[in-house]
Amino acid sequence: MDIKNKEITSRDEDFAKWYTDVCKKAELMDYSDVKGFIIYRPYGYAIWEEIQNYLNKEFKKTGHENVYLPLVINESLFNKEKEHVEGFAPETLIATIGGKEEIQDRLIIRPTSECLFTDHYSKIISSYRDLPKLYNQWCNVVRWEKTTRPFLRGAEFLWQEGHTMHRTSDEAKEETLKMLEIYDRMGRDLLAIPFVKGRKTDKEKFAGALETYSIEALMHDGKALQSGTSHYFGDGFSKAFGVSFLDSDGKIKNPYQTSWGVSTRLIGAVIMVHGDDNGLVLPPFVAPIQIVIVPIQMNKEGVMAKCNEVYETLTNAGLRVKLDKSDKTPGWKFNEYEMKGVPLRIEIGPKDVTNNHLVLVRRVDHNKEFLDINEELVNNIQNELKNIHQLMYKKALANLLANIHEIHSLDELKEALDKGGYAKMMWCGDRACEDKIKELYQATARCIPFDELPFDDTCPVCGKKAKYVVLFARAY
RNA sequence: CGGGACGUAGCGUAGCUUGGUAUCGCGUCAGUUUUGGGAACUGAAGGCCGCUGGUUCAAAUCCAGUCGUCCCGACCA
Repeated sequence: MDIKNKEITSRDEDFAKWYTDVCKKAELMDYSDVKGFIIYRPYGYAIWEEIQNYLNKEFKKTGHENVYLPLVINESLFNKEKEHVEGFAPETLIATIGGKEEIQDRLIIRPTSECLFTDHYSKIISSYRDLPKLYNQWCNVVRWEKTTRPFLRGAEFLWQEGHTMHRTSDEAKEETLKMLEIYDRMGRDLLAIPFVKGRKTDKEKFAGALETYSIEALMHDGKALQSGTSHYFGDGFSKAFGVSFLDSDGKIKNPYQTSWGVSTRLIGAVIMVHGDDNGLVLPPFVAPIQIVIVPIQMNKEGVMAKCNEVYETLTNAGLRVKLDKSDKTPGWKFNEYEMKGVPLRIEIGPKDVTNNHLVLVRRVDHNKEFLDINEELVNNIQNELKNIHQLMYKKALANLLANIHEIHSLDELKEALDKGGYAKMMWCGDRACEDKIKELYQATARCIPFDELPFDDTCPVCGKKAKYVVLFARAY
């Protein structure tokens, strides 16, 4: 059965082209008139909504509250934390005219909201009894990026940013890692993406943070994608913005702060981790449509009735189902929903009506089977979705593990990077060695992964004593 | 922001060298017949050729600028 999609460039031919083909043909997004600003079409936005649903539950379970802060920040407020400003200044969009008058204190369209949150916290925190403050907001942010790609890097993107304040540094550090853990679980349970968790090097840290942790994913083309970050700020912002509280010992102290976020970039990760030459392949639990029902010869006796019956049964069980009643041919529909990555397809035709069964086809591997239409149907389908999720996760994990190359010399480093994937190496900790790798091979330190044992004594770049295991990769 | 490629109907394209308002396929709409891997026939709609300006009697075509997309770098979630 040749099922090669005719409209999508193959991944091996041109991965970048394949990516944008999928984004557009699967109707996830469209370009707008302004560079870097995309239209999230319903099917793409629905994926984001599933991510939101998952995370909102997790955030609330862990005591976080959703809030909404303004889109704009006074430039004078923004300028209060020096490192932060220097980090973001090159990519801010600034509003300078209101109505017809020039704005004196110019308005920065938020690239992130640390300033606003911290400033707000300075007004509402005065006692240790006010702590911790665990806020999250879902919003858009704007960064004036020079090169943009759908979902991966836009001038505007959607995300959530958690901002929390804590009584002690230990508590704040714990929060930072706790949220990283939630992101990691989201990868495992929702997106079927295995992440590498780790700490960022100083060079790669967030502007103003003491520690940055990240989840890193490996794309099909061997490039890495930073998929989420969690930052520990210490009390730097607190001090700069005058946030203080009276502790139980009667002393005035500055609280310790964290922030953490994931963005619509995750949609890009899902596309590039799981997709194939026929288009998108969506993990069942983020898929806006989990099951599509394609009627065959729908005007034949009993076909539509059976389709409707199955549709009702599955929908009532809480599954996201689409019954495509359009008069397109079955073949067209097969291709269409494959391109859109719908995990399961049900075919029901006259023969199936006679036998009271249906044809079930998995997107991920085209595995085809017959299923009886009986009281076990919902269970069987739900199990199949779980199976698909496991299958996709295992596949992605195998690809990740197969592409972490332990290297011991610069030559091996180059070889590993050219092959694609992560080069795992020992590192002295000097910025100079990072810079050199960047210059020689266009690769950056993705993270210092957790729980790794040293396997060499020296840094392959400079030959000095090695301190850390670090992963280098070419990244998006 | 540096180097390169491109921009003609929703999508993919021909025409550009040698100026005379546009070709073809897919898709769209109406109707009929169809339907187990991208249906067939008949009829129809849809474009001031990315945008702005210049040259010219006349610009998709020549010139300049600008915007956008993609690729390779620098920067970043």
